[in-house]
Amino acid sequence: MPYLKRQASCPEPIDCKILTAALNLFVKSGYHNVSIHKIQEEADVSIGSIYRHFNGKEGVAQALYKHILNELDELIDDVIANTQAPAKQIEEIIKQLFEHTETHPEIISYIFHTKHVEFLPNEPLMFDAEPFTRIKNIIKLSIDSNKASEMELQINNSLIMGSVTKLIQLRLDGLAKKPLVESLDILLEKLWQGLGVDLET
Amino acid sequence: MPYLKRQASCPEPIDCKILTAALNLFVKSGYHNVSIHKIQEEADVSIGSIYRHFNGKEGVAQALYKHILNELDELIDDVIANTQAPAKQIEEIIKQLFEHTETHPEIISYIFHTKHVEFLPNEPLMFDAEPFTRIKNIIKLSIDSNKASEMELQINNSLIMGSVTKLIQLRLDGLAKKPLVESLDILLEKLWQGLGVDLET
DNA sequence: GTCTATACGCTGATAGAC
DNA sequence: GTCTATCAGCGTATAGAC
Repeated sequence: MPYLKRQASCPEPIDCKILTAALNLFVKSGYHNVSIHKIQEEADVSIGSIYRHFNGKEGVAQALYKHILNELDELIDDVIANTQAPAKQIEEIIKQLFEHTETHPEIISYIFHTKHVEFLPNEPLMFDAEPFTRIKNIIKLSIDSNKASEMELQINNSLIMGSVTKLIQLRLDGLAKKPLVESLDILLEKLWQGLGVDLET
Repeated sequence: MPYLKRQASCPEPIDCKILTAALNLFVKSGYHNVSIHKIQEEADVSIGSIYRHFNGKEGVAQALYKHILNELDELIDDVIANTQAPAKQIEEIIKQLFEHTETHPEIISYIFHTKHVEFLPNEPLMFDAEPFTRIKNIIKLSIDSNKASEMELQINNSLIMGSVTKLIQLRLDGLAKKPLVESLDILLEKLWQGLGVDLET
């Protein structure tokens, strides 16, 4: 996740200024507590520009949302390209999410700590978005459960993503004192044990 | 959780009308997308009354919050009174939360699916609120880990409450097709296995 | 393309009658 | 205690100058 400044999806520098400012404000105060005027001030551009580029506040939030989901998607691409076993891929994804929680908390917060439905009612539910369905699939593969029911898959998914999400939120809220990476090994051990996955095979 | 209509904490019928209306609207549209006028309409009372009883919209949300946390607290009281082993207590709490997700989805949604910080900035973070710290303690007891580190406790807690929360959210969002109670046994089996708890002892 | 000033609607809040 | 009518402020969105 090369962050928002990356050239590819942020060709216009002014786009980045707006997105970055909005991201920080949204994460700090929540979407509804941030006015366009605030964004304008923080980004040091005019309101007119915000409308020209994103067609208003909701447009900014939407662009931000898609942008970040995209970066998450690319993170998964990278992991898949560099790791064979599905279980190892899951481990790597979790590790990178934990690392990003330290280095880019705003991005992680915007994804894992925000209720998008309340201001982006037309977007699909987040866990129906592509990166998360992909993760769900990898989990399915990693637990080699040919005959696992739909329900069991959902439980497995909830165990993994639920605990990961919860830890991330605790960390973002300051309730987890140490960087999550330090919890990684213990977490994985308990997860695989619960899911009956033997990593040595 | 005798729901909002209970006499004890809802002596005034008009209080209940307001709280119930507000709860439904908040859950459906999100706090910021609900105006006082909407609440007034839905509750079929005057704006003046809302101010008289709760001192405005935020007051309603706050009362609702405390009220529901209270009911959750009493649910825990009941479980503790009727169940000995901590691990069994946890199981019972989860079971009841799953059941309430079917019978009173709005209440569960308001607790598990809402970001209160964005409109109740003065309330403590939810997982610092009493019922959740109590649950955390029961989890600690159930896993008989005298020498478990703070970090390990946090991981255990995240595994249990994280997966439970995630399942509840999937259910509330309509992504889990079946009532969660049907998932209970499998979930518990995987949880205890992951946490190294032997229920037969 | 970028900016500023302005208009309009909505929301929270109050005052005052009953 | 309950209600209705009204106000003030803010937030979004636009129009038009540069």
